[in-house]
Amino acid sequence: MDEQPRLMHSHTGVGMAGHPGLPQHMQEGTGGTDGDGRKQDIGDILQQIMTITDQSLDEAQARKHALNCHRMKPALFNVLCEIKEKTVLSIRGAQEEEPPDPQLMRLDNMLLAEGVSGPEKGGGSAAAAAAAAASGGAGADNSAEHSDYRAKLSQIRQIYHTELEKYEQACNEFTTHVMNLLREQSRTRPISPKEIERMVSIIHRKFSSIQMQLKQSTCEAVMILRSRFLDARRKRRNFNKQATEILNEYFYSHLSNPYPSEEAKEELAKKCAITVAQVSNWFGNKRIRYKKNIGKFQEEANMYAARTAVNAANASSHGSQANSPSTPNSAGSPCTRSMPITR
DNA sequence: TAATATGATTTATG
DNA sequence: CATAAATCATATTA
Repeated sequence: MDEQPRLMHSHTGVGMAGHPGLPQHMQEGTGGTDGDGRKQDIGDILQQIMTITDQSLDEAQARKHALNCHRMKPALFNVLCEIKEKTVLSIRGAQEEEPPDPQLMRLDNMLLAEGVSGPEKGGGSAAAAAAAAASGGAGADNSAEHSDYRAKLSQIRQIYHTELEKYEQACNEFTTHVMNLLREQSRTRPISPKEIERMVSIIHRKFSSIQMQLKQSTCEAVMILRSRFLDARRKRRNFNKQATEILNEYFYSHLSNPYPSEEAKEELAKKCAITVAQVSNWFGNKRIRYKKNIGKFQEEANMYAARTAVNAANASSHGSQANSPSTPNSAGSPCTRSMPITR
């Protein structure tokens, strides 16, 4: 930039022989060397660096080649390997042996059980079927709720699988890369196959820890989904009329002892298309609520009493006392079935 | 929309 | 563990 003027100056200065010295000095001291020279230096350095790099690379390559071709090389290499083998073994003794991580196993099991990591469609439907069974088999109306659950589950599964695949692929890529590198290096420095193996296992461990994180988060997601599903399941659905009638029938015809045996519960459950647990719930609720307010249930009690009475009369045209249900008005105390009631 | 009914869950008890 | 009792959360009704 400002070299040009100075050069011009210098030219003029040189040309003017009558004034030597000052301009000349200025030119050399400041102008020329300062600008031109520095640039030159940088250029030189750069050049040097470049050439050095090139040279060293070439040199290294050459040396490597020379080394590989050296007649002493195999022997030397063997010695190195031997030494290394010993040291490595001593090191190796300390660590090693990885037990299968129980945490990971747990995650795997859960994912498998949840149908996330299992077979594609089979797992999902199996899980759905299990869920349906768990929900009490209260009818076909809960399939709508399940579809939501299933959709989200399959979404999770898809994400999980793609991520897993991605990790797997990255792991394989990286492993092969490292192995190639090591194989290449093993020509100039002693690297035993065991070492490579160890390296690979280290890589795998690293990647599996990442996978574990994925599994963890997937499990979390499934748990959340599941809890929400359970919450949804908690949405109460009244039993159908028939079921309540059957239950009430039993209740009021056993009012003196409204505690169905396990067998009776099973039968009731079957008849009402609900679970035994639901039958238990129902009786638990019924008992406490009946006891709490007998008056409120009076009407109902009479109704069922009448009905069962009619049934009994119809069934057995026996002349003697039909076993009419116990009276509601004496619910707390144990009243015999033979106790006749009217109304 | 408040009140009530009702199935499920939680807590307490023997 | 079965049940009682209290409580929750929703469904149904008025």
